[in-house]
Amino acid sequence: GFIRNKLIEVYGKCGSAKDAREVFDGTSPKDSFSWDFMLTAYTRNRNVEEAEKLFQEMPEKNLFSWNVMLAAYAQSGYVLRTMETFNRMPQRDVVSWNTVVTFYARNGNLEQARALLKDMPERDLVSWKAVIAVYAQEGHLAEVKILFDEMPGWDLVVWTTAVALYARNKRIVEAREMFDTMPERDMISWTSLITAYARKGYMKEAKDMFEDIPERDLILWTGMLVGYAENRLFTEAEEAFRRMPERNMVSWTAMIVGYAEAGRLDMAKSFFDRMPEADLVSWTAMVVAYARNGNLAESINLFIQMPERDSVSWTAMVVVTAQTGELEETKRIYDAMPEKTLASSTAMLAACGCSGKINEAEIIFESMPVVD
RNA sequence: UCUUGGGAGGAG
Repeated sequence: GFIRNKLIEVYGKCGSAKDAREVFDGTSPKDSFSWDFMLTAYTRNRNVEEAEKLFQEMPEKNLFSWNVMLAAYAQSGYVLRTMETFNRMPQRDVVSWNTVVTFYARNGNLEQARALLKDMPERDLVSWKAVIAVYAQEGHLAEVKILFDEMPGWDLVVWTTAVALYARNKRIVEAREMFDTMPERDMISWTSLITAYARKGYMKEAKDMFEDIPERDLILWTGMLVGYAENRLFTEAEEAFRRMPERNMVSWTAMIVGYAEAGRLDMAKSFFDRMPEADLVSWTAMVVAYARNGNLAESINLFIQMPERDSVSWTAMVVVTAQTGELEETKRIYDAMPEKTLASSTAMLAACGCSGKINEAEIIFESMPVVD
């Protein structure tokens, strides 16, 4: 009972849905915790298809399970299933509403998200922060300012978002001033500003703060590494990679992407080959690396070889083939997708348009889900 | 019950 559930939970967290499933299958009787742990094990490992299967088999679905499934669809960018699930839920709470308003912000526009924010029957500070975060990540300074003024109160999270937003807009003096005047700071606020500096090319500022900070965790190290790599400072990136106390998938993949974007496919491949184990993200990075460096055949080859595919890898494949003008290939992949995302449909639409296939473009357009 | 929100890796 309790112990077996704990095991499912632990395996799920450690990234092994398979092990969790083994324990789950051997658990009898299963209570609602067993089912929920198994469900989150799948969603945390980005396995939406298996999560969906499990969800359908669940003898009783509580609000928590519905919310988990809703979040899984929303994070995968599945418009239809997200809306359908939200509409079918027997009850909704503030978490369900927040999941949906975040989804709107990511896939619609600011006006829609703001309208929903005002009409939602339940809202809390998270709702505001969720919408703000999406726009801050995209760097929309003017729009976020409106929301900053409208929201009921500021806390550490909002301050941190604001600081990062200014830094991403290269307003580094203001960002630093805000950072210095904010009422409290934690590890995330430090990392947020440092990585924003680094990624905008202010490596001197980033490095100085990095040296000043009392403790450095894996995320901060990786942030610096990404900054170096994005600014093509590979000597420094490699040095950070060696010096960091530990490395995870993110560190390895950051090196792969950094080299690939600089056109150094051989270096990217060598990091991929040396990874202790590759995950979905690193596989996708490598698939895209080949395509963007002119080797579509090998890209498709890897795509077929990869142990699993999710909505991002499918979308990536549609986009890269569309960009190389391989319309037939693009269409094959697009048709094979388990569920279309807005990004994949947009790419497919553009590909048809560019090749003068107006009728086909129209069919795709009509089939595209509308977020409203 | 780390289901939604601020810091690091894949498409957009």
